[in-house]
Amino acid sequence: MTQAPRRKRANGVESRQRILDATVEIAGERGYDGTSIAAVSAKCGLPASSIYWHFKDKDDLIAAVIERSFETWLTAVELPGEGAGAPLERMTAMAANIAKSLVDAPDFLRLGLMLALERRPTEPRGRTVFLQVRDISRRRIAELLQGLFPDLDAPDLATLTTYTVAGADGLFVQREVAGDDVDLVALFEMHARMVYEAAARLSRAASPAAPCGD
Amino acid sequence: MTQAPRRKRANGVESRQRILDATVEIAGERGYDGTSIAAVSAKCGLPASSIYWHFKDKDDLIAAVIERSFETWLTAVELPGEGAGAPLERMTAMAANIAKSLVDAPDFLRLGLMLALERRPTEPRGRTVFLQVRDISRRRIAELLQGLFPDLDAPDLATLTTYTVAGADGLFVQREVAGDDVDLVALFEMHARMVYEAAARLSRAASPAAPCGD
Amino acid sequence: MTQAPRRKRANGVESRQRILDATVEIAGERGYDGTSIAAVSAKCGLPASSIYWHFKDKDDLIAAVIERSFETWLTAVELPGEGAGAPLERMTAMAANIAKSLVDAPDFLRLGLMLALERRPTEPRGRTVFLQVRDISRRRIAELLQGLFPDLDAPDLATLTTYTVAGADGLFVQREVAGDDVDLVALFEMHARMVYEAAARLSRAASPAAPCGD
Amino acid sequence: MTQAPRRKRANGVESRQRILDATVEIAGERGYDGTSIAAVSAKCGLPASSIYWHFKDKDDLIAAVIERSFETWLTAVELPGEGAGAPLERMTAMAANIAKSLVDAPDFLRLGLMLALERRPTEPRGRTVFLQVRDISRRRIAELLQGLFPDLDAPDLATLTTYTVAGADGLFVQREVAGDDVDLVALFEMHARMVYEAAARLSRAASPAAPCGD
DNA sequence: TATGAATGAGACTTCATTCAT
DNA sequence: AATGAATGAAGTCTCATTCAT
Repeated sequence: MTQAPRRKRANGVESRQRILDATVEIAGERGYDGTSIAAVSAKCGLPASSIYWHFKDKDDLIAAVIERSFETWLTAVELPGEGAGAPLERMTAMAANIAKSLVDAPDFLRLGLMLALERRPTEPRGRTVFLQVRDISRRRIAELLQGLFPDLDAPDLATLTTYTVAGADGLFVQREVAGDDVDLVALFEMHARMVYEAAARLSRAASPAAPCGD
Repeated sequence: MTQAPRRKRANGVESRQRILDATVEIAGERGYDGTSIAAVSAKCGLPASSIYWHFKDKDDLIAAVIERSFETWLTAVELPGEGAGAPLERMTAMAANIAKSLVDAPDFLRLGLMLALERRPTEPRGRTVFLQVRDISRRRIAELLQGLFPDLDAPDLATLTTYTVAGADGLFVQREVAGDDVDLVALFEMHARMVYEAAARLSRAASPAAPCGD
Repeated sequence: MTQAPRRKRANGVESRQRILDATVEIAGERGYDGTSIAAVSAKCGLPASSIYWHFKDKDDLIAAVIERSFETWLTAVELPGEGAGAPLERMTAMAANIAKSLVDAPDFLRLGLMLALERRPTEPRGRTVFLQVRDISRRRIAELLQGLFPDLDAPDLATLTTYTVAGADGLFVQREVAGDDVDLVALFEMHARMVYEAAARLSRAASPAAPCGD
Repeated sequence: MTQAPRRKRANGVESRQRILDATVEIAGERGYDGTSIAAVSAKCGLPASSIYWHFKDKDDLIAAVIERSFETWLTAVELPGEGAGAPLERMTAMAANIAKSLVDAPDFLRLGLMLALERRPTEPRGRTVFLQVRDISRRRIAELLQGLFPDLDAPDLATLTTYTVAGADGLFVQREVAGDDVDLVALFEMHARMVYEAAARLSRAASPAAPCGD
């Protein structure tokens, strides 16, 4: 603090961040194979060999990117208090929140989906990591649904969770393809409502009584 | 067996097919950058230089793959008579049909989605082609919905179509990730039902009357 | 004549010309290695394999180009009666004539010089041919000089001939490099005058007498 | 012998030189297209990929060769004091000097002329560089002539300079083609004399007086 | 007389990675 | 904590040429 550190003095943490920043951007745009160490090096300004000082290999780098992106994304999503309001309102609010975070930082999910779709003989660790963190999200959604609709039986809950996640993924793709024409927030809210109705219906079926209307 | 083909009898059409066959498989598993001409050459048995006789370059090859795959997929999907039955039944039947075709030949959509997600400076022609043929599908879905629910206004129709396509994409991804655990046919049918109900609801809102129940 | 030959009916002679035309142009611009059979094929519209029907191989093709170009160039140059007028006028007239032909069809000499400058282990036949036809020109110049200055002794004649040819080559290069700014005709005329004066001087030295001035 | 260098001690500067050395030799013999990176790699002992560490691409490599060769050549030519002696003697001395340097290191001019003669759609940077450095030489000749013949008017000076350079190029080509039979030094001296006489004549014409004789 | 298709060699270039400093 | 230099493998694509029709 007293000695105003000579900028550019070797700073491991900052270099690591710069590398990761460059990598999300490139990998988020071009996928695993499309991401070359040389391109990352060019974008972050550090020589390729420095990247290997921070990361074991390309696989490791991509995996680290997925990890860090997920954490960033998670904190962006979880800020708002989850507990308040009526069920439907809570669900649409959360959906809107997630939609916003995806619009702001689409690289994470874009890269993740690209990795997820690939089917190569030796699976990149980044893919594994993505599928793991994605499973965390999935579990959280399942818990939420179960909290709101305690009567749902296990298979229905699983199906509904799958459907929820699928809708999110699909709508995200839609926006990536069609661009800003697509109002992701509105679509996510609609998706939340549809899931809500389906859950209510299934719930009703499981525990009888309750007339029409919602 | 009778004809013992004098090895290497030039046959352009068949070679072209063999190249395309090899390419769908590889590109469907590894995406654009992951598809090396050498790998295609190894899989189809023709030397790399022969591939360049049939296709201008890699871009051209991938684009051709998308084109042919779409046509194949389309004929596989469209066979069943579209006209019969009650609206809901027709929709679920179609959904099931599409789901089946995707389970049988997932390469087309997998590759297409990978291409669609990429955002590289110079867009591969394959991506453009995929987005075009995808738009054809989209229009067909819109027409179907409009046929079944003539009261839907334009914005609702557009939103619903987007939602329908998104659900299909998302569920497909889900299955790609989770494997055979996911019953794609059942999920597509469920999706069809949910879209149906939403369409009915929106339709009812547009032209009043009609009580609860379906 | 009666039967207006269906254009495009297989015509060996014409095809050969088309191939040669395409080749002069390309080889004149890019040299031996820079001339690919594919490029020639593209420019003349015939498939590569057809080129091999007319010419044994690339070497043969280039050599044929040199041969034909030289003949064309020679007839263009030799038309005017060589015999008329005073010595100096005859020389400048010829020089101007040659300059004009080089401006009109520079491909021959450009390609020839490129070939001549190369020094590859296995010399292209085109180079040999060029050096041969070039020697014909050289001999003709020597004869001309000897005709005009019979007193020149053999070594002087050789040197003067070399100098004459060198000047022509060099001025041609100059024009190729600087473009139309260079008035090749004027420079060739000047070159002719300088050679003339030098020849006169050397001639005078060999056989004494003859006052100052020309 | 004492230091037995632990093979493969990274040394950028020396490697760069080795690559350039190999390239002049090959490119000077076979031109731009005839120079393959593989051949350079074989001649200099470094793998092809290492060449790309030092040079962006083939174009860059050839351009660097031209630059370095010109500098080398320039220092070889300029050593002798330019100022001494009578005009004609100074000119012939310089000419002889240049001739000697060209006999010793013909690669530079040979490659340069090959590049200069080519006319490809996208001009190699090496060609541009050659034409630039060549223009420096041209200017120097013009200055020399003007210094010796201050009465020459601008157009005459330009023409004479062009003629001087052209003669040098042409004689060089002559020697390249005919081999050691051609005494380049003698021819260059003769060229210098002829240019001198022409300059004197033109100079005399510009500022009258002075009888016949030389 | 011509050509569609094929082919191995080799072109240029980029890749991921390592190593000595 | 970092980097200049090197490297073998692999990338895309073009080469000259052949062959069956």
